[in-house]
Amino acid sequence: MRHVAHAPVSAPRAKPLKRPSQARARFTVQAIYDAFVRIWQADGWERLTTRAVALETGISVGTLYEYFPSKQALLSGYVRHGMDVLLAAIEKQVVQAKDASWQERLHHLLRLTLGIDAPELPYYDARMLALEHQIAELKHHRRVHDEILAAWTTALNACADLPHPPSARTVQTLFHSAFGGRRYVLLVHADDATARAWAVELERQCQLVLSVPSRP
Amino acid sequence: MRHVAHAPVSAPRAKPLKRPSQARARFTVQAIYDAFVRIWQADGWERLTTRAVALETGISVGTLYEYFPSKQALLSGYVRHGMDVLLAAIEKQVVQAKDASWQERLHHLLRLTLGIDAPELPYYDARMLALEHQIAELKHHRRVHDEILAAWTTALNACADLPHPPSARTVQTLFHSAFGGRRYVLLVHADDATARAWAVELERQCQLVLSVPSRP
Amino acid sequence: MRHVAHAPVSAPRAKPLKRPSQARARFTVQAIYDAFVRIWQADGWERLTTRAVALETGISVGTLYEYFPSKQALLSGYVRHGMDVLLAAIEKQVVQAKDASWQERLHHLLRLTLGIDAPELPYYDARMLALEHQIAELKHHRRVHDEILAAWTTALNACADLPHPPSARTVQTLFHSAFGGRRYVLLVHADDATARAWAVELERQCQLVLSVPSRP
Amino acid sequence: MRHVAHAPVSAPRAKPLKRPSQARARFTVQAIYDAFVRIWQADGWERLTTRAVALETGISVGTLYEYFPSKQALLSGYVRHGMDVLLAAIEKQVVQAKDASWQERLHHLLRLTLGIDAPELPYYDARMLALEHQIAELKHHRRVHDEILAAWTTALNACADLPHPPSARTVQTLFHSAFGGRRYVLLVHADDATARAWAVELERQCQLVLSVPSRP
DNA sequence: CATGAATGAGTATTCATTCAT
DNA sequence: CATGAATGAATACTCATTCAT
Repeated sequence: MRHVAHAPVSAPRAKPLKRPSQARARFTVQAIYDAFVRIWQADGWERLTTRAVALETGISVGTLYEYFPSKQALLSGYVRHGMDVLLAAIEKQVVQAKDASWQERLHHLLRLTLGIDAPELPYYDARMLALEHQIAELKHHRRVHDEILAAWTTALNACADLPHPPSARTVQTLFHSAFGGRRYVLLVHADDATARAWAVELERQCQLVLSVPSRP
Repeated sequence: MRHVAHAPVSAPRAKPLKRPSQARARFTVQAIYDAFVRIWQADGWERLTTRAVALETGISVGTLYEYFPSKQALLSGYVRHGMDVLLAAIEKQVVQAKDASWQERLHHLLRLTLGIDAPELPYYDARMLALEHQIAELKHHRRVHDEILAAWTTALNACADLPHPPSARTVQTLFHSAFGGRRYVLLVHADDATARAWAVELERQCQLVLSVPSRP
Repeated sequence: MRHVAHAPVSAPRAKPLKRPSQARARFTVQAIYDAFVRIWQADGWERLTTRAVALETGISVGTLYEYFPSKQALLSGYVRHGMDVLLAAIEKQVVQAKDASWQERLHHLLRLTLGIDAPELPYYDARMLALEHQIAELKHHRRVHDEILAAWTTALNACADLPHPPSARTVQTLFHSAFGGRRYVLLVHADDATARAWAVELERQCQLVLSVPSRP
Repeated sequence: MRHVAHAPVSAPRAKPLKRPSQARARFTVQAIYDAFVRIWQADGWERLTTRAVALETGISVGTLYEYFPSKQALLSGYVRHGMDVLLAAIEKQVVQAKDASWQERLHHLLRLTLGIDAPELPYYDARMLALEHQIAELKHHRRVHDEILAAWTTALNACADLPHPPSARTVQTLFHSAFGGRRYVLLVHADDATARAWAVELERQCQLVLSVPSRP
């Protein structure tokens, strides 16, 4: 570990992040996220400094701070962004899927949540894990968790052919196993093969759990 | 500006270290771990600097570096330590348990792995998650993972009354769900109640999976 | 513990830096070199820390690192600077000297190279010796050496009235004697008198060597 | 440049270095010097710490400090040692040389002083240069200088066949050119070839200077 | 007497953040 | 409004030196 720079402890500035109301602003935010990812993939977490992101985006630090009032905000914003992409994908590919059996819906739900073979989730890889742990605010994690759990619940409720509607706790636990397990798998294994084999087995176990009644 | 040794000015030196070399080293390392945890719990990750740990331990930075050649080594050492405690507990309470049904063994395996209601695992809490992400060396994660997985396998193999011996993949996936899920639960929920409810449901699902044959 | 920028607490800021980017940079670098020398002369090598230089310059460490990415770069930069001054002086006072006899040119060449009675070489004194030994990169030494040697060769080649044109090796050896000898003299003797007497004798010897043919 | 450790500024301890009156002590000092050189050659200047020297010698730091009250004393002692070897070699091979012409004596004087092709001077290489600059005390340099200069004077005075006895200043200047030039050559060029070619030319120039009368 | 554990001041370097231009 | 130069607190790590055993 090199010299880890000063991480400011007390809140730096309260100014709310600029609403991307105009098209240009939205465009810039997207460009920032893209630069963010590029640096991340290329140089790893350590080089992901505000200055580097601004430079890579082609704007100045000052401008970056116009959009994100702090580095934390940038991190949160990026995670939010990744989550929004995930939520949209679940809504479209699982909830909206007509004539899909519950097994098929489950399959896609897992595929998306685990980010395996899901090229429509470009930012959603192993590194997200480390990123989230840099976010200090607990509320952020809660919010993200609640939203994805809600998406899972909606998705599984959309399965009319499910023999036994799962309890909220059952869904939550399956989700934790999938989401948390994925994080752990990605931390430990860099290779895709293991991750895929794990996903297959996880799907089997989920099917099994969903095919019996939940505990009352 | 002369080097005045052995004359700490501000350090409280609450625990004078034992002299003899072998026992002393162990004692000091333990003291460092304790200080480590204390700062961690009290001030969070950001304040966990080498200087702070040394000060809290009651030794100087130089001495800390005698035991841990780098901050990374301190982190790895701490994780290792926590894992060793966990492994020992599994061996003793699960593997060595005479006349235990497989359900009972599973129960204790989960209880220990999840660190829920297991006061014998003092260092093993939610924060371990963030800590591990600070460890750069991938090998470290692999090693830890492999050892705990091996312990799980051993523990489940010790269940003579299990109707269908689980495949390696099944065990691994259950383990990932438990270990990773727990991490995620702890990240998201600070309260014990939710964690316990989740643990109960997880145990039910594990029982279910283990009571049917693994996929060939 | 918030980052309060632009609010130096203790730094005197005696010389507010000019704004416009190009001129300012040059100005600041010069200010850094001046501070560098001041500390060097006053406190010696040991106190020549990056922080001290920045403080003395009236800028912050961070700013110093904007101009010099490492301490090594600062050292090299300073040596380079001193050498540039020397090279310019040789070019102007020796090479460009119209109607000068070779003895006169040699005299000024030595005077400048030895830095004796040459107030136009403000940074060029005994301490340069110690400084150069702190520079790790060998290439740096080679480059500096080659440039000054080239200046010597040019200067001596400009002597149309030299009875026997000296061989490259002869010039090189004379240069080494002068440059290296001066360094050694300065290391050993702090007083100017000895240094001057040595310079006079060295000049006599150089004249002698140049007045006979070089070995083929 | 890495973290350069704290170099104590004020004198650490005045205790004079233990006189190697007993055979064992002398032996230990020699062992320390040997270890010193070994580390120096193998790891370079940066790893030449008191701890490393003690370890390599096979003694403890405490014991090292019994023989050398400070690191400075160790450095000075080592340089002294190298110089003593040089002085002894000059005395034996130049001053005591019967029936040697002044050219032969000069040749060996330079050979030894420059440490070129002189395997009897094991410690006397390019690195000595950097070492000497670490010695803060000016008196040390003066003493060393005066002793070697005296040896040169004695050696040249022993040349009965010298056509013109050189003045003290001439000898001193030749010595400075040789000694200082060697230092500079070794700093700039790592290869032996250049150093040898330089030595040949230097010898020619010295012969030339010695073959004419010194300035009155 | 020899040991080597302990000391802690001191160093180079980073980077989130600000605000004058 | 965008810029990017300037800030400076904070951090990991070293190593000469001491002295209790």
